[in-house]
Amino acid sequence: MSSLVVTRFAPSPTGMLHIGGVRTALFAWLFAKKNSGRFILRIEDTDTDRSTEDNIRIIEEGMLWSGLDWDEGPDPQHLGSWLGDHGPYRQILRMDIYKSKITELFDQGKAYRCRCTKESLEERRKESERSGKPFQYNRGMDFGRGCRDKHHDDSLPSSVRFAMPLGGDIILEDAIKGMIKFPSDSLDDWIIARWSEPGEIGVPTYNFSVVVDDVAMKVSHVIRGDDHVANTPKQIPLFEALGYTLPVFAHVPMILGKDKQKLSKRHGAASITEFKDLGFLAQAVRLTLAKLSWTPKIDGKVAESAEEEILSDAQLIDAFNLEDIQTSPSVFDIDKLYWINQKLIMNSTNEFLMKSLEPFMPSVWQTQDIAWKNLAVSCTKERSRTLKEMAQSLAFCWEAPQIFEEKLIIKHLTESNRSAIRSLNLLEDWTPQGLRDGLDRILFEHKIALKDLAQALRVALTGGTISPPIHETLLLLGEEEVRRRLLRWI
RNA sequence: GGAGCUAUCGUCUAACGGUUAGGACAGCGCCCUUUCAAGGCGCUUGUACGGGUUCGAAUCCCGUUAGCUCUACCA
Repeated sequence: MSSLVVTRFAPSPTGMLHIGGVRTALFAWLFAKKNSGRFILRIEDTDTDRSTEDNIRIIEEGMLWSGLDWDEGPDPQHLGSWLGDHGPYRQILRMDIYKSKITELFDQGKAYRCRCTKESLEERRKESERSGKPFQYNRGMDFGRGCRDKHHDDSLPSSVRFAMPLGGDIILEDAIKGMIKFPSDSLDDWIIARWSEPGEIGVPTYNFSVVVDDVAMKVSHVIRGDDHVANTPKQIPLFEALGYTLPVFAHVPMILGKDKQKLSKRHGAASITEFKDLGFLAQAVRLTLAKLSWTPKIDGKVAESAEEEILSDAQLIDAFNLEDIQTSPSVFDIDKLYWINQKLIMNSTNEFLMKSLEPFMPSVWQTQDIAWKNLAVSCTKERSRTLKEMAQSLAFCWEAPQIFEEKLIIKHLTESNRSAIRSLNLLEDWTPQGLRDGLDRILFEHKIALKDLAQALRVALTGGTISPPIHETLLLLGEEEVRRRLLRWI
C-alpha cells in the first residue's frame, strides 16, 4: 500500500467543459502538485447517448488550455492511446472490469438480479407517493416487494441491484465538510447495472463504475463537486463490499451564478472555451477559480492588499490544503476575473503578450517587426483588461476610420487645431525623439495645449477620442500612414 | 415529501468566545493626467431571523426562514 497521493478529474463528455468542472479539477490538480502526487483525467462515458469523440476532445482541449496537465489519461498527442498504467481511461472501454466485479458481488450475495420492469417500478413509485412517502426500492412500504431475496438467475432480462445495508448510519468523513451521517434507511437498493438481455450484465451506472475505477486507478483522494455528497453513502458500502479501503473524500463547494443558481450559460460565459475566446489568460482563470471558497495563506497570512491578491501557480500550490477550503458555495464574479486578468496582463512580458495576442489579431500582426510589436504591446498592456480588448485598442493600426462624427469634428478639428495638424504633416524627423521635439515645437508655435492637439489628432487619425498616448499612436501608424489619414484634414 | 449541505458588505472573503467587524473586486468622490487606462487618497454598504449558553457570541447549541444538492436503468 503506497502513500502516493493520486487525484483525478472525471468529467462526462457533454459537449463543453464547464468552469465549475475546471475549478474542481484545479483543486485536484493543486492537491496532487502540492503532495508530489499524480493527477488523472478519466472520461466518464457510461451514458452512451451523450458521449462522442468530439466531446472528449473538447474536454482534453479545455484542460490543456487551462494548464491542468494530467499524468494519466488520454494521450493528447496520440488519439486512442493512454498515458499511465491503469488505462484505459474511458469507462466505456472498461466493461470487462466492471462485469467481473459484479460477478464477484453476485458470488458473495451482495448484488442481485432484479426483474422489476420500468412499468412495475413506476406503479410502485406512484403508490408510494400517493401515500405521501418517497419511493425507495425495497425500503419503506416497498420493503420485501422487490427481487432482493428471490435469487433470480439470468435466464430472463434483468438489471442488477446492490444490496445496501438495512438500518444504522453510513458515515462519511469528509476532508472538507467533516463528518456527515446518513441514515441507511434514507437510501435504497440502487441499480448498479442497467437492464440487459438474458445471460448478460448491462452497462454499469456511474455510482458503480466510479468506485471500481477509483480503486483500480489507486486514487487516494476523491476530490469532487458538492453535488456528489449525497452519492457517497451509496458508494461507501460498495467500497466495503468489494473489500476496498476507502479513499479520502473531499467535496468542494459549488460555483453559483449571480442569482445563486448553479452557474450556466444564462449567466454569460460558463464553458472554458468562452473564457478563452473572451481573451482571458489561463493563469487568470486559475487564480480566480482557486480563490473561490479557498483563501490562500502566504506565510500564514491572507492577502491584505491588492498586490498580495495576485499569486503565482507556485504560490497557489505551496499554499494549498484541503482544510482551508470553505464549506459554503460561492458566486462567480466575472468582474474579479477581469481585474485579475488586467493585473496579470500588466505584469506579463511583451514577448508573452505578443504571442498570446496572435489569435485575436488580423494576419498582418504576424508580419510586423519586433520593435513595432513591442511598442504596440507596451502602450496597450496597461489599458486592457483582456487580450481581446488589447487587440481592439490596436485595431486602428490596420483599420482607417471610415466615418467621422460631426460632433467630434466640430469640437476637435477646429481651424486652429487643423493648422497645427498641417505643420505636423510637414515634419521630417519621425524618430521617437524627433517626433517629440517636433510636436513640442508645433505646440509652441501655434500656442495650443498638448491635450487639444492630441485629441484633434486622435479624431483625425482614428475617428475616435480614445487611443494610446499620442506619440505612440503616431509612431504605430508610421509617417506614411499618418500623412495618408491626415490628407482630408489639411 | 425524505436525506444532506449552506448562511459576514452587491460579490469574494478575514476575524484563539473579547477587533471601532479587517482586506479585495465592484460602485461613488477627489488627486494625478494627453484621451482611455494605470496609480494615489477617501467614502458608502455586512454578521438572515428568533431563542439559549456565557461576564462577554459573527464565532458554541437549538429552532425558524431561505438557497442549493441528492432522492434516475444521468453523471
